[in-house]
Amino acid sequence: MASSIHDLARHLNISIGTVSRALNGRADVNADTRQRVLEAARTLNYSPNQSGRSLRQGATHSIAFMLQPHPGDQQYGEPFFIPFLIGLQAKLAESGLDLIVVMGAPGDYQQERLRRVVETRRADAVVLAWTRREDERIDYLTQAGFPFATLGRSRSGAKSYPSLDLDFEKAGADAVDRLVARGHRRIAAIRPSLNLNFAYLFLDGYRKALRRHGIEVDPELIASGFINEAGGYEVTPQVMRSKNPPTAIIFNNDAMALGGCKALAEMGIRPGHDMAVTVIVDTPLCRYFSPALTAFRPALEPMGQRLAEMLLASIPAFAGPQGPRIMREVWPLELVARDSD
Amino acid sequence: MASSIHDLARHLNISIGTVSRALNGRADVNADTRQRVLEAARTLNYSPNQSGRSLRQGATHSIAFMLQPHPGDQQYGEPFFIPFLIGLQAKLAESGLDLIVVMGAPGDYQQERLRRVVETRRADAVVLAWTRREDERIDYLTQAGFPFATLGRSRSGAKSYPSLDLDFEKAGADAVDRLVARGHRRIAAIRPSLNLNFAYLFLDGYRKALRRHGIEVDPELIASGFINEAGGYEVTPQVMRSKNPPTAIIFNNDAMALGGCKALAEMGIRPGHDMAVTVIVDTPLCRYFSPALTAFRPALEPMGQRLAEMLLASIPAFAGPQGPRIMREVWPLELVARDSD
DNA sequence: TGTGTTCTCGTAAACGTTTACGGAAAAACG
DNA sequence: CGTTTTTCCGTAAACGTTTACGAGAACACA
Repeated sequence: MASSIHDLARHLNISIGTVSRALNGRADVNADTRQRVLEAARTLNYSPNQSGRSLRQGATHSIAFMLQPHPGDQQYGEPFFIPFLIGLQAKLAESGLDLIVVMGAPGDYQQERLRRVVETRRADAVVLAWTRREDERIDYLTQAGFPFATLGRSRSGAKSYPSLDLDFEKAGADAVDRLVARGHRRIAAIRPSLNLNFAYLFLDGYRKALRRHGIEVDPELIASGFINEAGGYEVTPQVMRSKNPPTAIIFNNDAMALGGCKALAEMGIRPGHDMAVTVIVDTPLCRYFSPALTAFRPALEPMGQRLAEMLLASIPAFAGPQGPRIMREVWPLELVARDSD
Repeated sequence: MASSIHDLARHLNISIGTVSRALNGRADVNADTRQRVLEAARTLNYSPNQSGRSLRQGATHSIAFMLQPHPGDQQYGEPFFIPFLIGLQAKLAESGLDLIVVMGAPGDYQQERLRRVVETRRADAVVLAWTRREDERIDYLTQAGFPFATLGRSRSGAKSYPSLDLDFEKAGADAVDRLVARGHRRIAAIRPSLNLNFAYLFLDGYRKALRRHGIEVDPELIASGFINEAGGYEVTPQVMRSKNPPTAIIFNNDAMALGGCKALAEMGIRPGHDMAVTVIVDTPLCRYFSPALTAFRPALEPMGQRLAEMLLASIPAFAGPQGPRIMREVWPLELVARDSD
């Protein structure tokens, strides 16, 4: 079963060096010999031992994706990431790279797991999921000189790594614009309390758009809570208790929106009738909830593919002859109008 | 940054053999020497190179999970798998094992990807997601003598591998029992058309329960379609066109149920009022759909943990002294009564 | 003191690759 | 035919570990 390069060499009565060169398509090997090697490789069912190549080449041919379940996600996790993973993995596979998924326990910041991956040289590069505003993982990786790319922007690190993000700022502004156009002036914003960077971007867009419409930003209409259903459920009543309650709420997360709608229902408030509800990142839950939630949708699978491309292009060992190039892209979110606003 | 075992040896002026033995907790090394080695390892920031150990030990310390997106899942994938993955990964990490996620393109049977993993010895074992009734992946792995475990049963292979499955048979029967108790006699079953094993189990349970209640199994009330929303949407009208239409439908898949409900809605039929709807595998979508769908819920994260345990116990190299033991477990699905029946 | 045992450690081989180097044979050239 | 170039291949080292083997030193025991 396990036939090595030595078996091939013995079988063909040539040296292992020649076999290796033939297999790797080097120029200095006779066309006829190469043919025989390739044939023998097929009949002997040879395929190179990854550990061997990795050791010799100093490259593992695999990329680690750090997936961090948020606390409270134990039940069903982030459906969000699956299509992203699919895109990421597909592109990596084209270059013969495997994808290692590393998760921290929900709630920890997975710094330890990250160190382990880097220090044991378990992967050639790392992909970080949602970045935080100040992200120690980014600091660590840049300081360690380890190649990585991020889904999301951050303040940390020099801007010397590829990153792909969604335009939360514009989505926040678009959401406000749409609500204002529909006659709303009291618009609340509910976002996660962790220092996830996208929450800041969203809030910036929200604030700027309000000001642009000459609407004063009311701190009582801005609340933050745990990034799950319970968080939305807990925090939504806060903005409703404002002296001058909102007629519209923008949720920065689907799970929080679902919790928020539950709280609203208990107050006898119906989204789509008594309250306009908008969600910034669309998931299938928004679509199937009743009323179906108006939301902004990302193109997750293409994003995964794109980030893989960007990562590979930034690593000299993988990039073409043009060498490393650092890219940063921000992708739009597309409005999907439904029944909740 | 990259300090090797040689660096430690040079620094301490001892041989690399001793360093390795000290690090690995072998008995034949002086307690004092071991202390000094461990200390040096800490100060020099040493951690073992995985490729090196893998090559020498013939073990990669990683497990491959074959995730197969169903066709049509491009949009949001299987939220199902995330909690399972979380459990699996957590347990594997306890043993220092990494998790490699391998996906095929949606639709292909990923036989090629599997071969590649096995032949390049990229992982020490494989975990297969939903098994098919006759599963060539299982045949291949048993024939190759490669360790693996499955989520789901199958007819293929000797029963010499650990497997964990849900009791779809009982869930199907329970669903029928419940509907009969509520006065239904015309109960339809809609399941995926691929030869996924759970679909057969479900149907068996469904049939047996009907007979137990003295209800004839009507082939017109059984339909199968693509395992996604479109499939449910397409196939549900078929059973409704029966000469004697059903008053209840059991869906074997959440996405198909959602599509089915859409079709029902277009016919003016309201789940929970004019039609009882039950779903066999619960997901968050069932909970948030309107009306909330009565469904049978799996304990995904514990299942992931358990399958990891079973897999490790079956591999001599990882198992304790008791050696390999093959386990097969079937876990119950828990009824979550909601508003759709 | 002599013999046997136990501790502790160094030596060196091995895992499966890739690749720098050099050399023999063949080809090209005058 | 002699010289230079090209083509092709073998040799051996290297990547970072682990581990079988053996040897020296210390110790125990008579």
